[in-house]
Amino acid sequence: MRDPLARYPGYSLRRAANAMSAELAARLAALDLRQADASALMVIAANPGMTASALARQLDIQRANMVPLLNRLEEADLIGRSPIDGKSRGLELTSAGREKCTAAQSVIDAFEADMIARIPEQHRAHLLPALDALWR
Amino acid sequence: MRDPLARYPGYSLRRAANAMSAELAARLAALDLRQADASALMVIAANPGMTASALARQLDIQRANMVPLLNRLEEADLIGRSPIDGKSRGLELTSAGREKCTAAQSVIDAFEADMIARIPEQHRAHLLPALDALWR
DNA sequence: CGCGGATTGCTATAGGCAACAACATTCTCT
DNA sequence: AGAGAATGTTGTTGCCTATAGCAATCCGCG
Repeated sequence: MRDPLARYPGYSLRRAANAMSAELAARLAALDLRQADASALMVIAANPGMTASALARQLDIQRANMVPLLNRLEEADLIGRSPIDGKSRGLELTSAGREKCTAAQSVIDAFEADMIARIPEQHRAHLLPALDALWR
Repeated sequence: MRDPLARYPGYSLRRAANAMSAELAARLAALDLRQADASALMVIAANPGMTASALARQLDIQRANMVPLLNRLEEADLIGRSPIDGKSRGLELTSAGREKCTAAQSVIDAFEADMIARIPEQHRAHLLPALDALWR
């Protein structure tokens, strides 16, 4: 079978991202978390009191799409929202949220380590800077 | 704003793939093609007569999800299907499909070139092998 | 001080993509 | 011939994202 797509870095990028995403999603499912949930928890943990809008900007998610995400996290008692002014509310982790977040950290750290281990050593150091150049 | 996600290659991989995917999708939209369509056209062009199942395996798409994709391509008169035996049908490009495919090739080649140009030169050669190690 | 524009949070709706289960038909191999 | 595999298809579900629009609130400039 001829594979005309093999030589395209863009195609490999998509395939690699899909494969890694699927694996991480599977690992996070054990914690009842989606990837977006875990990212949100970690960013909130590092920036307590931030607004939903700021979180959306940070994660490059549309404001509209934060709503179900945050509702889900609040529903699960992982985050709380307290009024900053009339319209904004600050986000913070509950204690359950902090526990869940450290658990997620462990899962993600293990995942990242496994992922990096799969890359031939001479290429490893180049991956992050190359990827960052594509979107930062 | 502290960004605890910055140090994770896996996160960068996801973000980079999303960014590149969005850009390619936008460029292909000018041809009325989705990414999956373009991939399918290129693989069929390189392997005329292949079956839908073989294409699904090649692209790592579930058999079931090939149906709407191929129907769309056939609807647009880009591919044809001719019976191989009682149950299998071989896929081939129509002449419009061949034109569309070469047009897609141009778009993708330009896209890949632009993408690679954004990567600092000392990292470029390492990207493809590193990515391939993650999914091949 | 007040007003206009920007920001915030939210609803509703849609599309792209992929996963899964199930099914009938047909092929292939022993 | 019969068992098991492959093929094409349907229907359903889930996740993620995008867009448009709305009401409430905030803020800076005149």
